[in-house]
Formats: sequence, C-alpha cells, structure tokens
Amino acid sequence: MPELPEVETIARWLREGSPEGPALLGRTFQAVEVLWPRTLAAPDPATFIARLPGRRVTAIGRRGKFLRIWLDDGAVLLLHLRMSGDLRWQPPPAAAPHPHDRLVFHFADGWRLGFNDPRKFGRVWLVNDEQTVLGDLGPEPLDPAFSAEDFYARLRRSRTRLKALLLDQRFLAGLGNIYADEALFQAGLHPLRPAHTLTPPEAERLFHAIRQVLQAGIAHHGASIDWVYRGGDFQNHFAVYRRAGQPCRRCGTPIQRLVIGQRGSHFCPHCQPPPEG
DNA sequence: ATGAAATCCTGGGGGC
DNA sequence: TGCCCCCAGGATTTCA
Repeated sequence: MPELPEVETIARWLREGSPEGPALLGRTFQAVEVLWPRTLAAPDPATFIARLPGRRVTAIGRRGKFLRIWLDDGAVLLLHLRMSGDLRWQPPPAAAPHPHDRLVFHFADGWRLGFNDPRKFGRVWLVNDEQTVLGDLGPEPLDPAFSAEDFYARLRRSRTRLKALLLDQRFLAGLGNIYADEALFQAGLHPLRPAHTLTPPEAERLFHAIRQVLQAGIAHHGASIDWVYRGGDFQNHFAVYRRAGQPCRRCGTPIQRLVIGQRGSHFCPHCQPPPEG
C-alpha cells in the first residue's frame, strides 16, 4: 500500500532517475494510451489523450499520497496509487504493455511509463487547479511549519478514535494503515483512544512518532509488501504491522490485531494501554 | 457528529 | 493439485 514514504520515494526517482529507468523530469509526452478508462478521474479520455502530447514535465512533487507532475502549460498531472498502483518504466523496443497497465505514457526515445494497478483503485487527474483535488487534505506531517501545538489543537477537536483519525486524510495527509499503526506503537498510544483525551505530552509524543516513522520509511525507500515492489525494505523494520501473535520487540507481549473502522489494527496491549472502558 | 456499511477490484491465502 | 470462498485495503458514498 503506497503511503507517504512510498510516494515520496517514487517522486524522487521520477525526478532524479533510478536503476529502474530514466528521470521523468524534463521529458515531453509524445502520446498516452488509456487501457482502463476508469483510472482517469478527469478529464475524459478523449480530452486527456489530445491534451498531453507535446507537454513537458517542469517539476515533480508530492502532497499526501498524491504524486504531482507539473506541466509546461500550467496544468498538473495528479496520480493516486491507492492500494496497488505503481509506475513502471519500460525500455525500447516497443513491447506489449504489462498485464495490469491502466495508462501508458510514451516518449520520443521509445521509453514508456506505465501506470500499473492490478486492483484498479488508482486514479489520475489532469487539472489546471490542483486545489479542486487536493483542497481538503490536512497538513503535511513533515512540513516544518506544522507544529506539535497545531497537532494537539487538531486532536482536541475530535472525539474519534486515534486510529480512524490518523487515516483521515483531511486530518493529516499521507498516513495509511502501516504507518498509522507504527506511529501509535512508537508513541505508546492505544488505537482506540479518543483523540480529545490525549494530554499535551501524549500529543507531542504522537507528533514526533509520526514524523519518525515516516522519515524512517523514506530512509528505507518505503516498504515492499504483497506484490508491490519499489525496492524498499522498511517492511523488515515493522514493530507491529502484520505481526499479530508475534512478540512485541519492546516487551515480548504478543501483538494483538483488532478491526477499527474496517481496518486491521496492530498494537501491543502492554506498551499501548487501552483507554478506560 | 459520528460511525458503520457498502462500494470498487483482484491476487492470494485458507480450507477442503 | 485444484477449486471455491473470502478477504485486505484507500477513499468515497450512503445509510443509521
């Protein structure tokens, strides 16, 4: 599941080039194939196919879990990988698309960049004003301007359980199931704690834990789980995620799994004491 | 306001 | 070995 660290890794590789392929930055689109139209959130396929050729990539970045590719006509290509999305370079000569390619971008030198997405949940937008898509996102966790005080103030406004709140992209942008569980463990906070019950020290602990796990994830080039492989190895450093029944690395108590807000949640019942009731 | 449930999808895992 | 069933998981939409 690509979350903030995985998307950040992909953005860097597209910007700088990687062992898997060249940089996307500075390239000009020659053509685009739409193999699964529902991947395209906006505009409609005909408009998309007509508009992209000739456009040059001027910058590449990230907001939350969205990949942002700015074009020389002022438009922005936004990609959300959701569950199983990935971007894969294919070198020339031309060959059949990969089995789960939904969009394929073509370049003049024969390289192709495929938006590959087995589960078809990923979405792509080509818009003039990115705010129409990104407008409701919460703060960037790693933004230097975002402070522990801001975070505490936001927590106090919600009675929602911590786990569900951390996954709400309007509350905070970029966390998914893996990093939410890891951050809660790191902070020693139970996923069922109502957000407004956190003390200022607890909020500060969670704030720093979130930043720490995200930065660790980025340093490891993200996590490679299931069949989504980005070359990262953070999956070998999980403290709780998908470790139900295995001993807590800190105290040895078996890790528990609970479904919260339809999401599997993993935690140590000893290091993360449950709320009252 | 809050949250639960349904929805979209398919590869993979468990059960037999 | 193979078949069937069911499930995870992000985000949105709908229902209670």
